Amino acid sequence: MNKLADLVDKPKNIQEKPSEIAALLLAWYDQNKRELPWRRTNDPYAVWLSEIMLQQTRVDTVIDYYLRFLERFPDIGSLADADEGDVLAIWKGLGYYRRARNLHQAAIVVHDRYSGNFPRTYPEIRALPGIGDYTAGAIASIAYNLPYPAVDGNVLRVATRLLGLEADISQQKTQKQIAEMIREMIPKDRAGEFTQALMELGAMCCTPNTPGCRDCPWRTVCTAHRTHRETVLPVKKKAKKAARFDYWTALVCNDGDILMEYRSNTQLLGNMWGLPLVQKESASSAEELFRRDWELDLRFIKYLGSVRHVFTHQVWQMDVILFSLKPDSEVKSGLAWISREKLKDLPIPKAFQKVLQLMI
DNA sequence: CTCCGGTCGA
DNA sequence: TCGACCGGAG
Repeated sequence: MNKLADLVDKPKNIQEKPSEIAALLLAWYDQNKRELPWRRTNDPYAVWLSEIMLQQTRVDTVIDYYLRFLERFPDIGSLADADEGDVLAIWKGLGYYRRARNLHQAAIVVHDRYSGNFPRTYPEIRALPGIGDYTAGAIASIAYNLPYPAVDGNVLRVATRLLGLEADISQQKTQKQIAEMIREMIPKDRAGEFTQALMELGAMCCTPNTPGCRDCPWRTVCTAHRTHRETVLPVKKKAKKAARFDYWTALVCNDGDILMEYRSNTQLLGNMWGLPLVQKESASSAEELFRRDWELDLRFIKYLGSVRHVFTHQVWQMDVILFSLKPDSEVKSGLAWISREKLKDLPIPKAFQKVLQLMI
């Protein structure tokens, strides 16, 4: 380990020197790791419990639950014998209660199929309920020192920064790529500590918004740091939240005919039939908007209700009003009176079917 | 209020 | 591949 001093001022390429880069991390971990209850043991049951609780949940929150759980259910046998209600009672307040149900179910599987001994191979561990790729890798490496990667959100962030990887981390392809890269870095004799060190680095140093690069063991080898991209990595497809649209929707009836719109092919649901819509504006009434946009002189009869329709990329909130119109009014092109019988023969998308339902 | 995140099932 | 599950943080 005398070599560590040499490494500090020399940029290393990750592909060339994965073991030296791993060594830098482990040396940092030895000095800086937090003392956490689940780090005092390699007992697979305790490691498993901690990893399940740590899914989607902060360390500070988990500590008390973890200790209480182990006190109440000190081993797999006691958990397998418990009533689900008692397991859920201990879990109360921690959230994601399916984790507790799966934990209980898995304990029963371990009890029945493995005579109460937690399985020792990755495929067997991975097959237990509630255990996905990440948790299986974490348990295999931490409890048994097996060289499997455990890639969670922390590790995705640390890895993309180290490599300067611009790929979208929400894609499975990217996650597999990173898992393979991590797998190659795992020191055979310290797999479990390497797993924990990576996550500790992500939690304590390589944080999302203001990473503490000055204190980072990888500051000399990190591509993102060298190129000042710490805060733009990782790249994640922005969960393009659907745009919201609030509409007034006119149901205008005349002798059993309904005023419909044939939608232009340039808009959403084009070349199909719908109802006249106007986008709400707080300064104007529905009547004013329909006069302005559709040249309709409508008279309010009744509010019929609200229809919500979700597309992949937009959400429509349609407040539906029943209107009357002077019997022999002209309607501009694009609008047409459609008899109720003909409605069922026309292409009318679901969003407007829901509106028409309000009339029945 | 919005955003975040492992696993699972649709 | 995407939403539901939940509570905490911003």
